[in-house]
Amino acid sequence: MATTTQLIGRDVLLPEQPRILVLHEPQPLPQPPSLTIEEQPARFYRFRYESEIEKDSGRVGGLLLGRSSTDGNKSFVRVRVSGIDPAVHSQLQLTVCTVSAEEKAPHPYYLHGDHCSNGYFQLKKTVDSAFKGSEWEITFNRLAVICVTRKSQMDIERAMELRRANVPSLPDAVESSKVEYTSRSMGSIRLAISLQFTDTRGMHWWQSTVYSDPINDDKQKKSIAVERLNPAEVPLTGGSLVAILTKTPTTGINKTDIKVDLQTLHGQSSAGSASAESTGSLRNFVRSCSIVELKKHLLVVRTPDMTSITRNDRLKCRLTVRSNGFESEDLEIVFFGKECGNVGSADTRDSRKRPRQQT
Amino acid sequence: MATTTQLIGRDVLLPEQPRILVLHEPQPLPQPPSLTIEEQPARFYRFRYESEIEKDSGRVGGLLLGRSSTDGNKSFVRVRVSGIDPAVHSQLQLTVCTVSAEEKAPHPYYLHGDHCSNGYFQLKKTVDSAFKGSEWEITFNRLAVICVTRKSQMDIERAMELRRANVPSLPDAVESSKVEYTSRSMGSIRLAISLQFTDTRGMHWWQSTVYSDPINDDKQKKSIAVERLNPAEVPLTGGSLVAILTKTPTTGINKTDIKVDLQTLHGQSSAGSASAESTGSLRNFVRSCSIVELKKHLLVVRTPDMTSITRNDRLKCRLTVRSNGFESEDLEIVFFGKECGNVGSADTRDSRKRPRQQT
DNA sequence: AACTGGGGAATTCCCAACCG
DNA sequence: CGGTTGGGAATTCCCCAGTT
Repeated sequence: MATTTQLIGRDVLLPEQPRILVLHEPQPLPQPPSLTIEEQPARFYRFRYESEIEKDSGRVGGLLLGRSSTDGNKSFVRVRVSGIDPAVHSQLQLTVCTVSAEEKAPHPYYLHGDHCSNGYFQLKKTVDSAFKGSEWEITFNRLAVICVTRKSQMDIERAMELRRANVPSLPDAVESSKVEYTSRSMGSIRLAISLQFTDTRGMHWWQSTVYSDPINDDKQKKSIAVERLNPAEVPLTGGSLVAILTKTPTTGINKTDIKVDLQTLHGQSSAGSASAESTGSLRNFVRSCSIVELKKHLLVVRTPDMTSITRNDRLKCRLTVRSNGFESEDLEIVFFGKECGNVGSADTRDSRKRPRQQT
Repeated sequence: MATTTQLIGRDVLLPEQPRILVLHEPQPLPQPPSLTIEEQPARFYRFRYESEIEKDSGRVGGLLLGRSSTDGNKSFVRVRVSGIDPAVHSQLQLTVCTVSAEEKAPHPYYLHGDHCSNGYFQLKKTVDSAFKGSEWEITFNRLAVICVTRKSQMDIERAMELRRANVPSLPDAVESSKVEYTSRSMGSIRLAISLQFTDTRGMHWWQSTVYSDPINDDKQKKSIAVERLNPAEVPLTGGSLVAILTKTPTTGINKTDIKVDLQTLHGQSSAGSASAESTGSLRNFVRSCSIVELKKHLLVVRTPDMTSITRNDRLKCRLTVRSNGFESEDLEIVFFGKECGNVGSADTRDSRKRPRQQT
């Protein structure tokens, strides 16, 4: 999974792919170290506003996690510099800044945290007698990306000014003036990572830039966060309307992209529905609900006929809402037998189809 | 209800209540006209942002209505100048600006619309031979109040600067530097209305300022707008949980301030529930629901036992949500007999505030 | 053909719970 | 205790339906 950037010094003279920039006059090229991204950043990230870190300076903000980070086990973005030769390299320096995910041009969002200043990350490493091995691994475990106000175009442009003024240009950089940022286009960035080294003759070399995979604004993660059901008990015969309240607005989600699935609970204790996560039991989906209505905070579905599923009088199920590749937490719903009444099967507004009037 | 400011010229010399400001050297005082507010502004108003009017200059924004304005019958703020005497007064001028409701000090929100410039309203009237009667009535039928960004204190202060620079000081004005505006304190203003006149000798006179009743930010109008019920049919025996979905967030409303009432429908046709508004039938409230839970867009109530109300098998009711003096539209709910199951009486899940960390 | 009036989306910011 | 995380409140702004 690691993106590698194996740099061969001689390549620099080939017109096809100049991969090393020489800042001083041409010289015999030393063998450069290679730079690889060992762990990519998480796909989604909640960028933090300046107002969220300004309060006290000890504050980093939300940490940028690594892609393999899990709930209980954090990981971070990690890069490795290999092929370090103390006979050739006297000092290494890693520089990181943000670029737009698309164009890879300078981006107004900036890095903040350990080893960051002026919006970019920079860390030196001296290769001396104390240096062991041929590798240098850097873990960005205190790194945050700070976003800027995008209400007005003016704000964005001012932030771009600052970015241009503060952050050094990395090799292969796209000219920032080539890119017009709008409030919409700003939610995806990459880390631009570049290695510099000083050879034993004191010569400085810049290695071409490596780009991380995109980091997308958290808000693009459009899952449906369910809040609760009502009613939570419906007849086995199906046809009941069930309201699923959502915590987050369902904005931007298509009704047709939503699937609501029911899954039987196999002899699960009726105790904790929350802690009974992923017990490893088979997830055999028994039915889907049809989607009746989608509103901002409400999803109305119609239950299917469950009578063929069980002969019991009660059937407890998990209800899961899936959309755009995301999956909600489970809600518990109980189906009961003994058909009776017209419970919950009539809608408020169009109570047209009222099943069986009891007169 | 009209606030009157009958000004007697001689009063000016009494130390208790100097009500006229003389701008030039003292002279025998002409009899001033009086200024009364015939119609107060609406109690609530949605202030408009600059961004909502700048697009095209023909745009006034949301009009400030009069207090007696109704849905189908608009009215506007109206003032009357009485006691105009062509033998004494040669020109009249009305000036209006905004002040804070509390301190009556200059306020950064500003007036916009007909006869407005630089944030204040000003209208002249020549009293010549063409002038009939002794009154001048002014209706502010194209007047809006523009609010300013209050995110940062800086924005507010900048707006105050502008206000001070642009808007003339009215008599009796509180010094604006006396007031510290915060984002919170800005949502209530008054109109400050002042009459100036020129007498037949060309002397200018300023009459003391009249203040309207407060105009409050729309957001302070906290009513609950109901969207729908689920389920809309519940057993007569009561105890069912009913979800009431609200269109507006219930933010700032106290659970204890909410009452949910049920009212029987007397032989109403089952036809249109929407059009059956206010048929004049007695509104005899039969029961209240207890409030179970209040969330942003959701109000959960428990139905009362209705078995004593009717011997019928079905009972159709109106459900109304009351809060802070406001009353929601009605929703229709049906109670049915033949108890069965414990439908809707079980809660799905006690949504934890935060997902528990898995270690 | 505009504008108003509203609904509600998008953006910022605040803050409480939780964690080391 | 201070920081991180998330939830969600508050604020702005966008935009369209309905009117005039």
